[in-house]
Amino acid sequence: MTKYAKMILEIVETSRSHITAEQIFDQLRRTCPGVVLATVYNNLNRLWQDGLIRKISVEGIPDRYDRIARHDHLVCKGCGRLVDVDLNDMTEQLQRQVGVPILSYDLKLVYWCEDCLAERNTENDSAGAP
Amino acid sequence: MTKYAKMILEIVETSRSHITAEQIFDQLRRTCPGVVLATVYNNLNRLWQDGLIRKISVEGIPDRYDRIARHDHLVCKGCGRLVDVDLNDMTEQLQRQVGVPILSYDLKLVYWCEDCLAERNTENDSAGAP
DNA sequence: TAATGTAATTAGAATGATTCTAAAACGGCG
DNA sequence: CGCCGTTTTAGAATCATTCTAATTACATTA
Repeated sequence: MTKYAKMILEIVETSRSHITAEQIFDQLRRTCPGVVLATVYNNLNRLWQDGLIRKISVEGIPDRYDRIARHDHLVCKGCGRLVDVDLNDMTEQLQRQVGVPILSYDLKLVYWCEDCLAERNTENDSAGAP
Repeated sequence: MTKYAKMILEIVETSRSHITAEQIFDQLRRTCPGVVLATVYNNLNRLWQDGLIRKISVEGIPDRYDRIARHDHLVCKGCGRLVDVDLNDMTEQLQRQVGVPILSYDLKLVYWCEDCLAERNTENDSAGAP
C-alpha cells in the first residue's frame, strides 16, 4: 500500500462518511500540496476494487466514498443527502434467498428529509391556496 | 402526461429493464425521428420525480431506468451488469427499524457474475503459474 | 552502489453523460 | 383568433471521471 493510498484510506475512514473525491483531494492537499486529482481517483478506485472502501452512487450527485464497516443509508429523494443508519446485517438471509455468493450489499432507503419535507409543504401551501 | 412521456414510460416498462437514456432515445427515434435526447432526459426526470419509473445509479456506468414494480438487483462487481432478482418485500420491517416513513428502497447485491469469475480465474491461473 | 524493471504519480487533454439556455412550437382557453 | 403556460428543440456548456504519455519513486537483483 502506497503512501497516498494509506492517507486516502485514512481520510475516508475518519471522515464523517459520504465524502467526495473532490473533498478528499482538498483535504489531502493540505499536507501534500503537490498531489493531483487523478492520483486521488486512481487510489480511490484501487482501494474500492480491493474492497477497502465503499463507493456510493446516487443519482445526480458525484460518487461518495465511505468506510467499509457495515451500515446502510437513508437517501433523501429531494436533495440526495445521505444519512447513516444501522440496520441488522442481512447478508446471510439474502444469500440464502438468491443462492449465489454475495460479496456485500448496498441498501438505500428513500425518504424525504425534514428540510425537503418542509420545503414541499410550504410550496404546496402557497400553490394550493386560492 | 404528454405524448413523449407516455411513450417513454411505455418503453421503460416493456423493455427488459435496465435501459439507458441513450437506448430509450434510439428506440423512440424509430417512431419519432424528430425527437431529441434532451427531451428523453426531461421526460425521464419528470417520470422519475413523479415516482413512475426507477433510476438506478451504478458506479462507472450510465444511469439505468427501470419499471417501478418491486424487485431487486444483482450487480456484478466486475462488469457492473445488472440482473433482476425477486426477494421478499422488506419495506415494512425496514420502516419499523428506522422509524421514519420510507418511500421505497433500493437494494443491490454485489457479486461476481459467471463471465467475470471465469475471467478472473484464467487471469489468476496464468499469473500464478511459475 | 549501479542497473533494471515495475508500479505510482503527474499534467493536462479527452470523454461522455447530463444539464442548461434560449428560442420555437404546441395546446388549451377566454 | 390571440394569449399564456408548458413542452420541445438545438446546441452549447458543465462537470465528474478517465485516459495518455511522460516522469518519478521504489524495490530487487547484480
